Amino acid sequence: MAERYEPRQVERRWQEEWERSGIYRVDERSDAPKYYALNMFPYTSGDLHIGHWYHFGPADSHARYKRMRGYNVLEPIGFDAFGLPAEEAAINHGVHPYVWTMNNIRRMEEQLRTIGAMYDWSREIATCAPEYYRWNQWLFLKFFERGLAYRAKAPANWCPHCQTVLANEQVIGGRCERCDTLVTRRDLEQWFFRITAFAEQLLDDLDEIDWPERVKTMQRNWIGKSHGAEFRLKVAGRDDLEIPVFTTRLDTVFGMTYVVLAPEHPLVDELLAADRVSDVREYQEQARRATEIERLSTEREKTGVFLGAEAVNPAGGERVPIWIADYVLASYGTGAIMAVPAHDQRDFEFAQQFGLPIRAVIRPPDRDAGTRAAGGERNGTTPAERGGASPSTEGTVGSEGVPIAAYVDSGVMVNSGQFDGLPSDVGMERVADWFEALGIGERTVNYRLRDWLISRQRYWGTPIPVVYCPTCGIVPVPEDQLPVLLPEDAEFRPTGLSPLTYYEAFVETTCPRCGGPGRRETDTMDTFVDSSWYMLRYCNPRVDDAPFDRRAVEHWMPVDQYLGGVEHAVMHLLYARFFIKALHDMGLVSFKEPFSRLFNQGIILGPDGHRMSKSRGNVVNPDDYVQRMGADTVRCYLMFIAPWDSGGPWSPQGISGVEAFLHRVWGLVLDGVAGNAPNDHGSADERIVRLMHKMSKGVTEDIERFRFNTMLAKLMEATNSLVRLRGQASKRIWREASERLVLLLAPSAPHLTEELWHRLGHQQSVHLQSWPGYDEALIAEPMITLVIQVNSRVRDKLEVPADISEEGARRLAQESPRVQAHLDGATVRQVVYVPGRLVNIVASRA
RNA sequence: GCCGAAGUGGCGGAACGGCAGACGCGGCGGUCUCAAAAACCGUUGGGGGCAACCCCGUGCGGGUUCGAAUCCCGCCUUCGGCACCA
Repeated sequence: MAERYEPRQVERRWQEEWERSGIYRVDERSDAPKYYALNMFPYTSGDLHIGHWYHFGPADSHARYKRMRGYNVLEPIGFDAFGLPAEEAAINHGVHPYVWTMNNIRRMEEQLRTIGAMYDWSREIATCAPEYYRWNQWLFLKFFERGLAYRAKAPANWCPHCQTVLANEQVIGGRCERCDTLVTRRDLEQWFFRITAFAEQLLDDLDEIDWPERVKTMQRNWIGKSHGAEFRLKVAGRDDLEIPVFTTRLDTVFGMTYVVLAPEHPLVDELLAADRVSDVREYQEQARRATEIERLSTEREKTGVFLGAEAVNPAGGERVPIWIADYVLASYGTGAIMAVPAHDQRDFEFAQQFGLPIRAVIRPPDRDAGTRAAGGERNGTTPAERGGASPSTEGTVGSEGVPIAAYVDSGVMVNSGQFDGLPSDVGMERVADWFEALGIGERTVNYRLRDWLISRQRYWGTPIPVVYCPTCGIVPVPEDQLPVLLPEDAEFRPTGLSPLTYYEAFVETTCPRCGGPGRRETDTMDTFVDSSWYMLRYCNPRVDDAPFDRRAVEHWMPVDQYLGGVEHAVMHLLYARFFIKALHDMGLVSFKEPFSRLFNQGIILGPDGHRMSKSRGNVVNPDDYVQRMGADTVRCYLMFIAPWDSGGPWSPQGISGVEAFLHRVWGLVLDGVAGNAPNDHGSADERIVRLMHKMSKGVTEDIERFRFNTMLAKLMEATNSLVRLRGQASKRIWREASERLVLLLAPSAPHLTEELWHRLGHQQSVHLQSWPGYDEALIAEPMITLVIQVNSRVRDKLEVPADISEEGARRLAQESPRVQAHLDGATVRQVVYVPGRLVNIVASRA
């Protein structure tokens, strides 16, 4: 008997040995094809929790597999090191963010090493290092030069708790993504990145990348492209004014009965009638104060006020009142709409609320006329009938004959002058032609996507490299003066202004252009800027005259396999794509997409099936398990729980099965070698060879597709079979089988297999070996189980030669006594034969 | 409200339209032990039967098919995303 496997010593020893021999150091000069395996880098929270393990363990196994397949694999690691928690620690515990962050990094490095991953530590990065963030500043300047970074005053999402503005993407259902506080709005001068300039490309290029459909859909929805038209409304009695509006339903233009501007719309002041001033001002103030959640709630009754002016409908020449209402967003389209209450649910509700006229100009398509327009072209918002051809489109009318909903589907135009009788889709085009001919409007496209607000009123981030000069205005800091360093001894007070604001030595500077006194920008950048290009930095993190080494980047990029959680589906992944497109435009990179292939792991739940949280008390500490059972056991168990992309609950008992499995492999490989070989081992050898090739095939297919759970099941199954065949095989075959098992398990249990590999007598690391192939011909079983059914119910199973003929199979089936018993006088109507699988005899009485 | 994914033993989960429940946990019985743990062997969807065997069973209701967990239609539930984007 070999001694029991002691993971604690073995794992530590091999981790040190791998470090010493540098087998994971990556060299671009290799002849092997490159493979960039990237994991979303961790935030420096200070503790590597089980969720991190769930991400990094299986991800590393996949990278290791690729390496054994002959790829030159780059699997880097680093830290997303700027962000609010560091500052909170400063405010609450008086620890400087830098100290807090660096301590956390040190601790996490230690914990990460216990995973036993093949990270190339020589490429480690931390985004809070000046050597890193100076390049955020450099990139900002490049963006600024090209008009991709700009400063503007806009109503911004403000989190009262975090005391900072947030990007649109960071507001989830009207609440702060980080702390769940209700977000309010503030008008502030802020810096933006012009991501909208790439909306079309960001949308189109999704077709080029191998990402989960789910994520692509989320991005498509986020970008929210819609086709329509913009046209200008004349204001009655004001030849100097025009109101541009955007619509996707030009076919309903004859149904416009009023116009609505967003409360913040710049034309409000111009249009405001003297006797309406107080009402309108009050409403604007109220709208400004409303939280996002209040404003966005569709449940809420519509509010608004009349401006005291009228617009002219270019379609009918009719005068319609102009209102302001907060259901119209200043930031979408033109911030103003033509309201068609008969055919838009929101306008309908508003019209009901304020007694405005409702005029139907679209009739549901006539089912008999054969002009079935496609129903539900836009995302219908009506609670009434979906589908224009349904019999009860009159469902838009309540029992008393009072309309209860707008008819929002397409149909046939009515009450629309020369356009009467046209189906919606044709009508839209005709009206667009007409407006274009009149010169009052044109076809346009609008996006839901907003520009990326990157200013943050915080300390622990990258200073925005700009100086405000009383004479020169906004002056970018010249490249050769970068980095603009964060002062080390700032004060941390939660005031809503960046701590940098109070730091005179930082703020007061000279204008780089005129040399006069200037003031530095005190806002810092959103930390998503850091993670938008870190994959480029990894390619050569020591380069000090550019953000990235172009030659190294052209070698490694794009990332072949990106792994991480689905929570970054829109934010990080969209921003990173935007960065690459911007860099591509500048000629700095040759590719257009950063991540060729994406896969999202699921989340690991507590033993109670709920999300782990301190308040629930269901948090699993990986370090405890690593201490007791070893990293390999933890890694394998995490892979075994469930399909990787679905995640699932951690089971304290469940892990023992995996632990036992690894110990079984240990005993099998070490004791089995010495097993005696009796004279007649031919049939055992044959079975083992078949078993091994079958296992290789299954394991290869599974690991390729991240099906780690079934991969391990197959390894367990094969191990169990080998245990049963122990001592029956020839020495040569047994050794081959042992080695193959070790190799196939190597990516999943890197320490155990390394130890076994060496004990089997090898000098070189198991992780430098090739992935074992398999021979399809050797997998074929000589005998198969033929299932015999009568009327689709299994009645017998026969062991037959695999190459049995159809006639042979049919005959055997019919001859089976069990089958005979079930046929018993019935007439055979049909016999279905599935080669190598089953015979189904269909029979009936009379 | 809209879009998407998923519902399978006591539990986690397997199953190219062809033996439902692989693999593992847990349970039960046994070997070893003074005993326990560990390890090992057997068994384990439900019901009926002494047995050979038989019946039922993949959220619910229909359909297609010789055959459906798998495909189609309609519900229900859960989870994710979006939610006044004109």
